[in-house]
Amino acid sequence: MTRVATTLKDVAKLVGIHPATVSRALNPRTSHLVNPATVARVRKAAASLNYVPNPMASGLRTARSHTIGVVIPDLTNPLFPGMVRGIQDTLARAGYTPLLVNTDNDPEVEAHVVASLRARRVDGFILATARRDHPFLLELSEKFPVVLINRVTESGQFPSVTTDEMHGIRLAVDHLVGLGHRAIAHIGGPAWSSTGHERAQAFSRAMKSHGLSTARRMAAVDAWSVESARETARALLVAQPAITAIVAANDLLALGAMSAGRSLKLRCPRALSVTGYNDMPFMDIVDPPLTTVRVPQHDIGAEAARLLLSLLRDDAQSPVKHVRLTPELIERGSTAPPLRGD
Amino acid sequence: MTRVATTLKDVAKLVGIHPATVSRALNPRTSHLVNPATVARVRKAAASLNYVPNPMASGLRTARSHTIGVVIPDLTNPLFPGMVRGIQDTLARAGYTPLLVNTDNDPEVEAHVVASLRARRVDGFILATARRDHPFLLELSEKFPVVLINRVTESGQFPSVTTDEMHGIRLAVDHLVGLGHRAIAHIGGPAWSSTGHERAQAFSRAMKSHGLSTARRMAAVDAWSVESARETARALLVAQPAITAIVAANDLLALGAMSAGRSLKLRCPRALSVTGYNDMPFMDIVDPPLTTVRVPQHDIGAEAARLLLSLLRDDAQSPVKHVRLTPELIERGSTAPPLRGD
DNA sequence: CCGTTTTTGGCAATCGATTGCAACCGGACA
DNA sequence: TGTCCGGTTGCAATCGATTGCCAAAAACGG
Repeated sequence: MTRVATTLKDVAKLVGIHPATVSRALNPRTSHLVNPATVARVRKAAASLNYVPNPMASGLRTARSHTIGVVIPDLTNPLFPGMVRGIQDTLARAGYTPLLVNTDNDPEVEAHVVASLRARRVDGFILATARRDHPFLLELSEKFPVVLINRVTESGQFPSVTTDEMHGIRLAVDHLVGLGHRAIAHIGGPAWSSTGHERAQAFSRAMKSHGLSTARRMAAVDAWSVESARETARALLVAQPAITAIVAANDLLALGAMSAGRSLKLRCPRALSVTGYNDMPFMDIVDPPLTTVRVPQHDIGAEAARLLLSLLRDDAQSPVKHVRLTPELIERGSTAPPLRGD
Repeated sequence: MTRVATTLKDVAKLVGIHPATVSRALNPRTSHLVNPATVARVRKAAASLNYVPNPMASGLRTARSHTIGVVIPDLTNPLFPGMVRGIQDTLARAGYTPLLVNTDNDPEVEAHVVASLRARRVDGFILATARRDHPFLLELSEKFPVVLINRVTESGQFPSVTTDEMHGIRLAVDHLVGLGHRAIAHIGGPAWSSTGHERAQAFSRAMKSHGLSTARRMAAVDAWSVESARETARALLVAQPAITAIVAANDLLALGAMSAGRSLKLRCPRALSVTGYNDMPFMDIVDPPLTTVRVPQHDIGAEAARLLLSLLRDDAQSPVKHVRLTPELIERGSTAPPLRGD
């Protein structure tokens, strides 16, 4: 425990030069200021001493922690680990480390964890917790580079990486219509969430383009949960027995809808077809395997990280960038032609 | 962008005292050295200025980053997010931040990410990647507090938090025997993993205690994956058609076993009962719902964090502590009495 | 061969908080 | 009245890396 780690000074002593020169030699951005031969000697000495720069020291001096706050609702929601991996992998390659926090979808918790990330002096934020109308996001984005993923705000004034909801929902509707369904319902996500909102809009447009009615066939849940969807779907199916198919705003809601159908003796897919959204892990082995819209989770995270890194690089306010990735339909067992043509 | 954040000096100026005194006043460990009245004034001033200490500065001085390296195989494996949440929640309350990395079960990647965590000057490690015989763990644990979760090493010389595998597997075996099964097989985990090893051992002991044979009824996979289990289980079922039940070493392997059974026209649970281990999310909605041994994921993480924090506190080498949590059996639809009594 | 430009590298200040040491204060005690 | 003491607070060094500024050295031009 005499000496914990070797420092710049140790390397300098070994090479016989000043620590400042070592610093310059080791930093790619400044190494052109020092004689290539010296750089080589420094590199060798640093390697031989196992020198690793102390990020707290450099961070103190440069006021950059090389750390990114990543705020997600809940890591145990299988939608997010893939995105987090995408973020981690991309940030790591650029020398940044993500600091991960959960909010449990509670705005108060969110305010708290964001504050603690600021206390940690993160250099930027990736947020998966945007609400359509977000309280402190504006203030945050004035002080830090911010990228939203998955969800966005109403105003669209922040850089974001999302999927093309319109396209995804259209794929699901087209698929069901192609199977012969006409009476198709939508179980929408919470109204405060952009994904819920946009998918509902996308649903009614897609239906309209097929000349189909959505009257009394659209409902929204309070929370992205199986239970919430079960109740909502049950009420809808009871009120509208003609419904033969449900487009759910995400996989959890689809599971809830299937469960509601089961409780009403509507077996899926014979009596009721259901589609999900996201294609979370294991959706291929539930009963029945879920037809769903797959979003490229890893890519969303990776794109978001790239976007944030570019914001970090050119401080210049380039125009706000929105990246939209394209989802694809995964056809499985939860959809089939309706029992009787309508 | 004139002034990024307020510092100790700002607070000191406002109160009219020396920064050192402010530091002492704000630090609970040293505030007894300062006049209570002064402490109060300092607190008020700090609050009014929104003062937040700079962790890089204090970290530089104290050589502690208040940061913990958390090394897991793969965040997208649903077993881990729960543990990570447990770790995060507990560490956060103590003012520590986890730095999360994945290894994809690759020892080389692990060496690399551990090195990068050391570069970040983490104060300790929580590792979910132990192999029975682990290369650099000893060296690491000499320099840092280390706690293992989920898996342990052969030698058992490192603090750890695990579940009682013996008990968990016994629950599964007892359950199947109680249903009337006699020809019970085991699909074991990879041999390099302590969980795989211990569960296999537990299985043969539990069977023995019932007076049942395990001869030619135990196999092990190469990797914790559905595919690997599918092949292994299929071979086993073909070679030993008398088998009526399978105890899998984890849920993924159980899913693989069920899939293998299906491909051999052995419907689960009528012709083949299967149990899993871990009770990952969604195991209640797969087809059929999986009977499995639930491990308290959040608690494992929380216990590990607590254990590490206590190691961080008393540097004194207290005896190596092993925490064992008790799993419970969750009975669902994948197990039933055998078709014909054996 | 001398004056000038360009390289190269040293010096020292700086980032913000912590902490050993010393100084100061008022009061107690002899 | 002088000494001592405990309680407070200030001073200054320190952690390790970065960087503006300047000086020495080298290269260059005429």
